[in-house]
Order: sequence, then structure tokens, then C-alpha cells
Amino acid sequence: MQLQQLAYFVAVADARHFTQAAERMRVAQPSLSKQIRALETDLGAPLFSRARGNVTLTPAGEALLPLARRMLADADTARREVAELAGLRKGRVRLGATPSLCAGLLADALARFHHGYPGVELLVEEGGSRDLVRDLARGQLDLALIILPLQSSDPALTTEEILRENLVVATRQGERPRARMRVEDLRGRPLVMFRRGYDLREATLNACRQAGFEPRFAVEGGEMDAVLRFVEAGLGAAVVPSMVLDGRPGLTGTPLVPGLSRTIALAHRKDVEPTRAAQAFRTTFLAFLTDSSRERTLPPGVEVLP
Amino acid sequence: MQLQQLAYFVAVADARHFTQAAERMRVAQPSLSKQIRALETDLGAPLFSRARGNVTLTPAGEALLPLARRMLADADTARREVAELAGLRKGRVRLGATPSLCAGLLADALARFHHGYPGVELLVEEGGSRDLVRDLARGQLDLALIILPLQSSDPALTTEEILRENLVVATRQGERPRARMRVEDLRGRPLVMFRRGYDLREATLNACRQAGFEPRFAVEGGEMDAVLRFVEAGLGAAVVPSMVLDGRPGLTGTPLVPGLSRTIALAHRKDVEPTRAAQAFRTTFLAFLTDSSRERTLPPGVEVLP
DNA sequence: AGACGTCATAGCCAACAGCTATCGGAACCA
DNA sequence: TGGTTCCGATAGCTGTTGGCTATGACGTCT
Repeated sequence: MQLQQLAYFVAVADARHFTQAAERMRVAQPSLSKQIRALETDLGAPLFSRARGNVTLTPAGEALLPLARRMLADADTARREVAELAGLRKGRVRLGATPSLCAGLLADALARFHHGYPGVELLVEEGGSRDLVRDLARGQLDLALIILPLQSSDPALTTEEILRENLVVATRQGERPRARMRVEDLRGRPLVMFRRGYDLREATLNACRQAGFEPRFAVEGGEMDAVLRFVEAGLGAAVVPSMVLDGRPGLTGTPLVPGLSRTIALAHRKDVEPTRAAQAFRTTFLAFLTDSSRERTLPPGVEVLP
Repeated sequence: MQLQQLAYFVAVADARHFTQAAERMRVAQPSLSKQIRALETDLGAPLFSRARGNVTLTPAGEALLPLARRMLADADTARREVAELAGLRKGRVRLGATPSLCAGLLADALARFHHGYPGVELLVEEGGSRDLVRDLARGQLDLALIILPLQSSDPALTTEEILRENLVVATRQGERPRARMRVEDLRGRPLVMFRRGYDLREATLNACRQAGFEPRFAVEGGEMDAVLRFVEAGLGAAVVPSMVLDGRPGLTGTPLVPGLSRTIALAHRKDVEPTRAAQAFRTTFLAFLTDSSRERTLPPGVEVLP
């Protein structure tokens, strides 16, 4: 007997319908059927009478139902009580993140954390790595997702590499598509450039200079969303993390050869232990990444580091 | 969160000791440690403070303990209530079995069934297949473990092949041991023979006759235990299932080539549905066999059929 | 210092929960 | 009667995981 089997059992008892119950539990119908069957053989008695389109509880099922409900309720209570004592009932996580992450996978991760710890306040600051590092040091942030390597000489941070994201050239959809490009191909071509302070600005400029030319700007100064809209409007190309193109049908991302990528790390102050809420966020976030990686639901061009 | 993890948690809380708790739960210590750790990360808080030789509950653990106990108690109650409704609280199973099985693995199987269904009365009848089949037909048995093929022409039985057991030649320990024997080697050699009615008597006689000779008897007429004692006493050899030699240091079993084996089947009347208790016995027994097979705890010379 | 006791870690394997694809049979409808 | 639809069961595959053994780390006691 397992709690999950009981949850499935209650779902079927409520829905009087295997397929609908499976949908509600977010699993495939055969998986649920199999678990119910396992529970039945474990208990040694059928729990449902499966008349066509009319699933009903057997007496054994009737006897089990209230106990199953109570066990599940107890499990929920236990979860809450422990969370309360662990200081995760209330609390606050102040998280810094780069714009590309905010636009990309952060939303789902935050949703997951909020679902797990609904009482914890979530504050997100969007900014370049330099600003985030400064705010971490000032104690204005608990955690930050930053770009490595750090420019600042401040070694008072612990960093943990967690992601690698590929940079691609974003162009307007339909503009003579290519399989891939070299940085060299950007020479003379008008670029839409981020405002000062963005890591991507430095990255792009460095790449061009290393290729031996100074890039030409069609427009500069925007935030992430503005830059993408300018590209959509045909003002020019931009170098961006491929993940921000997810869900932007008007834009095409062309990979660069040799590949250009950035390493994203989770950083916090070395001198103070992160709050329990911050630790919980870190755990949830890492779990979210590995899960997404496993389920192939990560945006393209993002790779989870071991 | 899983019920088993909670059971492990309660065990550790009671014992204040991981290793002892693991013993009590009949698992290896690392397995238990891993489950406790999984529970802790699942709940987001440590449950034990692991001071050397002084394991104590954290506040979170204290909060969880009563709820865990209640969930486990509910699970137990649910099991009992369902069993009661399924008619397994009381009831009776009348089981027939051949002497070799009774002497061999049946004891452990019965213990397991009794543990699972303590309210069910267990009656065992030991006898040859012919007698068992007759008693099944008369309604004096619910289930029987018999030797296939059936001699009787009564087709009113459902049989399910479950085991194959090897026959070996039992001789006194120390008597010029051989790696293997042919049936032919029994010619002229005094045999200890079972009484009429034993399947083994027929099997032995048939094998000898097929090899072209009539066996010589040193003594005949005993039950299983007596036959084995006669062999131990040096009266002669006997053909027996290798499993009955398990735990008889005074006897050696020599395999026959070509191999001689018997198929054991579980039989019940075709015309009446077995009682719920009998069905439960069947399930438990089959599970016992596959478990034993997996854990390599079957007596030698016995093979579980798929 | 060394032996012991105790929990954690590492690495391996079998079992299983999950999936997709498909079947079988009841109900419904023309 | 013969599709068609719906719904649960079945089959076969895969990734995850609970279990094991062996070993490590580290305190305690002789």
C-alpha cells in the first residue's frame, strides 16, 4: 500500500471514471489502472466494480475510502507542519537573475517553488551580472543567477555552475535563413545592441573585436524585450541566448560557429549561511532543472551542468 | 513521502539508532539511511540530529512523528477492514500436499500465509496425488499440490503447473560418492521403497522398468521420514525429490542422468469457484515461490515454472 | 595507537512506475 | 446489422529507484 496508490484510488472514487481520474492526476490512464490493480491485489480484494461507464465502489472500497482520505490529509498536514518548523512557512527569497533567464525558464521554476512553498515571498531583481553581484554583496539579494566568469574582483561569493546557454544571432523571420554563421559575418551588418550593463553587450562586443572588427549599431540601449522587438521590426540582428527566442515565432536564431556560450551560476555570499528559504529555493531550482532536462522541456540551447 | 519511509522514520525514532532500526525493519542500514534522507529532502527539513551514538529528533521530526504513527495505524486498519469485508478475516483453507512438499518448502509458505491472514484456519492433508485428487473431488479439500500428469481420468479439476522438482538417489553419507548415476546403476541394488500410494513408488518402479529391470527392495512400506531414516541406517538407496534432503546431513543425493523430474501443480475443482481464502492462499503461495526463487532460498533441485 | 561502532557514500542490479500503442467489448446510432 | 465511439485492460519498453555489498569517515573506548 502506498500513499500514491491511495491518492489514485480517491481520485477514481471521486470521478467514478478511470480516464478522468488519470487526467486529474496527470498520468496516463494505464498507469493509474495498474496502480489501482496493484492496490487491489495488495489488499486482497477488488475496490471497484467496473461496470461499463459506471464505476462504483465495492464494500471494500467503501471501507477504504475514509481511511485513505484521512491518510492523505495527514500527509498534507505533516508536510505543512514540518515546513512551518523549518521556517519555510513564511520567509522571503530575494533572487537576482539576468534578463535572459527571466524571459526564459525562470517563470516555470518560480511557479514550482511558489507551489511548494506558498507562504514564501518571492522578489526578483532583473539585471546584469555586475549589478547582481553588487547587490548580493550589499545584502540586498539572497541568491543570484549570474554569468561566469565574474569581472568583479570580489571573492566573497560562492558560485555553483549550473547551466550553459548557447548564444545565437537573432534575425527577423524570413530574412534569407542560414544554417549557421560566423562572428565575422556580422561585420558591417547593423546590430541591435543592449544598453550598457548587459552582459550580452560585453559578450557581443568582445566577440566582434576578437574577430577583428568593431560592430555597427542600428540602435542601442534597449532592454531584452525591446531589443527583440527591434529585431522583429527589421532594424537589425542581435546576439542573444537562444532560449529567449522560445515562443517568438517572428524571430529566427542562427547558431554561431564556433559556438558561443555562457556559463550561468548560482551565487550567494560566502560569509553568511543562506536562509532556509533560500536553501529551499536552491534545492527546488536544481530539481526543476534536472527534471526539465530529463523531460526534454528545457528551451533549446540550454544545457544543465552536472 | 511514502508510507515505507514513514515506517523507517518511526523505527529510527523509536530505536534512536539507525543500525538497530534497519535490523528491525529487515533491511540493510544504507537502504534505511537513504530512505530517511530522501524523506528529509522531500520535506525540506532534517528530521534527526545525528550526534555520534545519540540520534535525536529535530523539532521537525517531533512534529512528524505523531502524524506518521497515525498514518501507519490507518494503513493497518484499512488492511484489516478490507480483509474482513473480503472474507479473509475468518475462513479456512484445506490444503492437500505431497509428503515431499510438506517436508520441504511448505512450512515457510504456510508461515507466511498465516502471518498475512492470521484468522484463517489452515488444514493440511499429506498424501499421494491419487488420494488428494479424490479428496478434492469429494469437496474435502480446497486446494491440492499434486504431481502431474494425473492418472485419474477425472477432468473436473483445474491444474496449474507451478514447480519442477528433481529426483535424486539418496544414499548414506560416506558411501562411495559419485557425481551422478544412471537408473541402470540401481539394478540389483537394494532399494528402500515407499508404501503403495506414493507417487514416488510409481515413479521409481516405472523408471527401473523402462531401464529394463525389476528393482530389488531391501524394505518397503514406509512414509517419507521412515524411508529416509532407513537409508541413513544403511538399508539401501531410495529415489526421492532432492528437496527433502535439505537439512539431512546424514544423506547424500546423487543426480540421475538423464534427469528425472516431476511437475507439481496446484489443483482445485473446476465446478466451484475457490473460496476467497483459498484464492488468497494461492496468491500468497505463488508470491512466496517467486520471491524464494529470486532470493535463491529455494531448496536445491526445485525450479519455479513461469 | 588501534579496535570498534556508527552513519554516510559509491556503485551495481532488479523491480517497477511511467509511457505509447493497441485490444476487446459495451453502448450508441443510423 | 454494421459502423463508431468510448473506456478500461493488456503488452512491451524505458528510466528511476529501492535494495544490496563494500568501503569510507569519524568519533569513542580500551
